[in-house]
Amino acid sequence: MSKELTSRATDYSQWYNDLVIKGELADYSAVRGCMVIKPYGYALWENMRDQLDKMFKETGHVNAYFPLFVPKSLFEAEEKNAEGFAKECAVVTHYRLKNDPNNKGKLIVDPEAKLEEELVIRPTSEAIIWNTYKSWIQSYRDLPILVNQWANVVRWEMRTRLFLRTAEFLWQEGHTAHATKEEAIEETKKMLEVYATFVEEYMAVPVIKGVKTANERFAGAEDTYCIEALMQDGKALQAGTSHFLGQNFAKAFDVQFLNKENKQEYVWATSWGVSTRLIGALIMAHSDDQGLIMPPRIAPLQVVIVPIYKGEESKPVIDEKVSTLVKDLKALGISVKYDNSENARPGWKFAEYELKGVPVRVALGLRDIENNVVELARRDTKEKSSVSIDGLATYIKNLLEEIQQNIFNRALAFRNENIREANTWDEFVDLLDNKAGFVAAHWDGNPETEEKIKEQTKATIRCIPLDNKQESGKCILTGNPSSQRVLFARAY
RNA sequence: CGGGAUGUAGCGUAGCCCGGUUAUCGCGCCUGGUUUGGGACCAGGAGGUCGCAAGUUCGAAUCUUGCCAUCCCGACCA
Repeated sequence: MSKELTSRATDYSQWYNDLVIKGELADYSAVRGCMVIKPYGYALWENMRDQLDKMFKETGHVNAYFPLFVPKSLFEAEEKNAEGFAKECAVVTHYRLKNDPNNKGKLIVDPEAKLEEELVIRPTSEAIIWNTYKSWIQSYRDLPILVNQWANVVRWEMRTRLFLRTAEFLWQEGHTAHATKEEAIEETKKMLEVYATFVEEYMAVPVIKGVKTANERFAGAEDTYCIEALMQDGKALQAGTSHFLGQNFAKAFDVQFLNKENKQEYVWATSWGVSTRLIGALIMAHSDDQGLIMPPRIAPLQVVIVPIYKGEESKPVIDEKVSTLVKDLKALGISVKYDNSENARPGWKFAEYELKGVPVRVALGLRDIENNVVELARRDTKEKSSVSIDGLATYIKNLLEEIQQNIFNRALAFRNENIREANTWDEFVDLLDNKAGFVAAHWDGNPETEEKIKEQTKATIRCIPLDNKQESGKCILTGNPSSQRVLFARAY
């Protein structure tokens, strides 16, 4: 029919695009590399955002908002950070358009309106924020500063993909300032935990917590902690990062404070972020050839009710039964939609809500009402069952939790099955080519070795897992001694 | 940004090689009616700058050039 999906086996990338577009999460826009997030997709983002925001606030953070524009002189202050992002910055050079004298009805950039100093559209906000923090911080009593902002950023990527890599994306970025190194590191790790908890418990996507190697580190960071997830095609996806920035930004922006001993010290910093990319992770971790599968806890819609009408006289009977159910579900905090639109028949609706990944579908007609039951279909397993109307709302509430657990367990089993150890180079290459997933292998700790492995296999070190088991071995490429395995994978 | 492919109505397409009436078909959309337990049926109807811009030609969806967009593969990246 009209919404035929490409199967994962046929073309994984096309399948992903089909889900995003036909599932009405987002669409391409008139702007290169930028997407329109549609209401269904935005509702998902709102649920994710609201939960994260709550978790940030529970850990003592507050929200603020900083400008979209960063004066070039500020942007270049922290050299490594500026260098890291320089190649993908959009830059504002003028502030006015005027009528084109040679082409009626068209506009041109007014050459008279050139800015004294170019404005970089933020690819990340460390620069503008640390420039601001300078005026906020004088004493140790002003610390810590625990600020988060929800914002859009722009990174002029060469090759974009819906949600996974768009030129403009939505995210949150936390920027904290601390009096001591220990406190900053603790904050970095704490936020990594918040991300891991959110992604696993709400998005039902299992993650590996780890630390990045120097090559993969955020530009300007001393250490980058990350959570890595595994997609169904065996590729890894970085789902969130938390950076310990040391005193790099404090020094670049001269942010010092007077400590208890009346001595000037540079402030210690962290930054951490997750973006709309998480939606890409969600899609690729759970969905199937019939469409999206939304984890109940953040699903834009948790329950859909489809009436099976038989003749005009059945409508008021069914509608009345449903209105009670809707009220019961809402009382339990469950989002529900009664789709009694008459322009689509039940079969069409079933397929549509499966495509959109609504966790639970309730169908009922006169036949069911006579028997005091409904037909309940769960999206994760596609199982259908007949369930009593008595206590149905509570039953569904429990079922939603069961679905949440089930899709997490399923993704966890898949992830665990796809972490394999390689002890030789041939084994390593064979696993990457034929099995995908993570490969745990010894590495000598040398960035050049890492680079060579990347050149030869396209696999990168996703992370060195936290609490990694220490075992001596030999680097798969060089044979040099190694004290632990690291996780390699091909990644998005 | 380099290599490859594609672009015809909201979606999927035929026509293009070999230029020539009113651009094909299906889905969707609108109106009316009958329907409704896995993507309904009948009747009538609307919808097109053939990606955009030049060029060749009496005439361009069709030939030429440039540009744009999307997808795949690379490089880069969250």
